[in-house]
Amino acid sequence: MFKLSKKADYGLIAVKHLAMHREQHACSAGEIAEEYGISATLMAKVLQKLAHHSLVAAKHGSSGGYQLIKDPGQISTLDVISAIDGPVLITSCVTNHGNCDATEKCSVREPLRRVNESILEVLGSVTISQLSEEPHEQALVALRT
Amino acid sequence: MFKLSKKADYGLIAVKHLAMHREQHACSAGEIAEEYGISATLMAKVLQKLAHHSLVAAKHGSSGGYQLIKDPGQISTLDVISAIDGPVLITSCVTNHGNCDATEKCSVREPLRRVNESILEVLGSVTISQLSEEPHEQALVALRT
DNA sequence: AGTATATACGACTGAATCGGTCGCAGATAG
DNA sequence: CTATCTGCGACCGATTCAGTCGTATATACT
Repeated sequence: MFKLSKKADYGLIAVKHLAMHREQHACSAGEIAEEYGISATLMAKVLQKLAHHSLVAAKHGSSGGYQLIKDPGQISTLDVISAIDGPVLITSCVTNHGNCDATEKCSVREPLRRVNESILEVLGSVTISQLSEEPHEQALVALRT
Repeated sequence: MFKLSKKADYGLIAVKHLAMHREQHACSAGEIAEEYGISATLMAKVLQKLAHHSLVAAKHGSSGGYQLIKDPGQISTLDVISAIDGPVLITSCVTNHGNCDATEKCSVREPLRRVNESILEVLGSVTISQLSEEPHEQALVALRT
């Protein structure tokens, strides 16, 4: 397949929620989870990963929760996705050491890597603050032949 | 994660191989598989899917094999990938009926759908014949703010 | 101090998916 | 009529994923 995981999905939801409630109180994982009908423990896990990658700050204790560290305009969807799911690699052979590299006939790798970079560029260009904007009818990218 | 499956990978390899040997004899699944060190039965399975989506033509019997139907410049990587792995959907909630749609608070769907379309555009713009070209140092897409 | 409420972290489980194999049927060239 | 090839579906093992649970720890409020 080619879809992002549910956890990354939840991560985007959480970050967007935090962006909307920025500068207010810190939002707890349970608070966010309840609003979107997601398990509280699972949401906590997702937020922990985001905190571990310094996207959000965790505040312990009563009336604690999570808060955005960076500006919503400075956080890209790629940041969130890669924080939760790890690096985005379209080519599956990067992890297989020596297998694909051994067969040098496989000339499909390099062009795919370029496609991968294009996708990274798309994901990296969409910020969290843009997730709240009005949907433009135009496409997000223009293809360069 | 966010990578394409090995089968889609093999599919791209196979289509590229067929593109290079176009107008020659039909290539059997075993022939292609052996060249790249892939299981013959698995490659056959991949090619069957491609044939089912009218990307390649299957020729039965002795000295049979597969041949490209369309021009390599008319086949996009998206065609191959979606033929094997199904439609490319970045949002996992499209398949979950009623779950995400019920909670209308989830305002992250629509922007993600636009990102998805951008990715589709990237994949759809890269043709099989372009897989053989020289790697350009420039990116494949220009971001439009 | 003590309690309620949060996060932090890791182990665990059940389900789904994926990569890959096998066997058999049908078509075709020689 | 036989060898070779596709077509198809069932099948299996491994991996990954979504989600849960238990426990430790930090903080606010009383």
